[in-house]
Amino acid sequence: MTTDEPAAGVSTDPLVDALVRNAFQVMGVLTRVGAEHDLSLTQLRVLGLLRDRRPRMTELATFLGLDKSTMSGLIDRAERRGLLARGKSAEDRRAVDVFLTAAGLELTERLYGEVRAALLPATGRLDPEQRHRLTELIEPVLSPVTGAGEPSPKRTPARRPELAAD
Amino acid sequence: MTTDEPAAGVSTDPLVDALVRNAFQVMGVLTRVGAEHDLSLTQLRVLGLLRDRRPRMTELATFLGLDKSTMSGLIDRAERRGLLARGKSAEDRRAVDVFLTAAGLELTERLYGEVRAALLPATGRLDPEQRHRLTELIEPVLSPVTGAGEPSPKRTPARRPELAAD
DNA sequence: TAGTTTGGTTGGCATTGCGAACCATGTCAA
DNA sequence: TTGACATGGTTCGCAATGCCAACCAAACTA
Repeated sequence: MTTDEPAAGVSTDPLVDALVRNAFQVMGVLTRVGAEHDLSLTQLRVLGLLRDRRPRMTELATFLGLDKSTMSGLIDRAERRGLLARGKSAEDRRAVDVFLTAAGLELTERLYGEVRAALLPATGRLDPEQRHRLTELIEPVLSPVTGAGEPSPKRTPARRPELAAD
Repeated sequence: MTTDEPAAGVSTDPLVDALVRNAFQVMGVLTRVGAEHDLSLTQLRVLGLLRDRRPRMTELATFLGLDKSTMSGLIDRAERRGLLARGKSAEDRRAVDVFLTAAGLELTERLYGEVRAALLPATGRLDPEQRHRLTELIEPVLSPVTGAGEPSPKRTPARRPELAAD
């Protein structure tokens, strides 16, 4: 232990620190919950996204910030486990869209519950009033980085807070 | 497609959703910033931890929730790049402790700045007053949740504003 | 002194993720 | 219509993550 203090000249933004720490904490929970079901963080995210969507491979990849080729492998493995399936798009015969199977949906719901439960010890430290205020304060921070409002005029009726967004 | 509507019976906790979305957002930023310097999320975290510590391999592994063997490889690669180094512990000749090199420290500071800058578009949506309240509201949520194990006796008096904490 | 625990490393394996190469389908223009 | 090019996905090869099991060395215990 070199020093104990917050590194002297180090620029330190309390909010940034809190956000980063919180992010790692949440990711830790997600990772653990996922691991209990043999699911990686990314798989978890994919499932969350598919909860109410039926996107194409490329949409998925873009949304997750991954390469198309990465998606192939990811979907391959999940499909092999029967959690989701590939379908042919009617509009574009090149396109492949992905959707949860019944088993996948069921698992996803269970996972969501587990995540909530796992976060409870943390979120439970706030009273309902505080929880509400925190939620509202975070809202504006959630950037629409992906901005592109899905040119697809088909599905996606209203955007919803998903287990995995942005 | 199974259903089209916002998944009827789906339990949806606004705060959990916000936290998870925010976590992914922050991780996205960290990943990107790290990638620009050929650093993985984990590497980034290691650097952040070493900013003001000189832990042993095992401490590091425990803190990050990784296996010792994973740490070996991680440190190997970072050491090969000259960002950190291994030292022999005086107390225990088996132990190996890790610390940043000058280059590593410099890079870490730069990274921190970049992360702050990258988050600015998001955090900047709040006015100083809101930023302050948000920081304070997150604070209580930050604590050993993952562990579920040891109830840290220390109420975390002076939290360490680290780039990576647990 | 033997037996066990603890600290790290190594090797093997699956997953993640990227880039490049490669088909198949779509689009646009001449 | 026919190219020429763009787009959607897959496959292959490669590096990094991360786990587990096996192993060595130093420390602790009886």
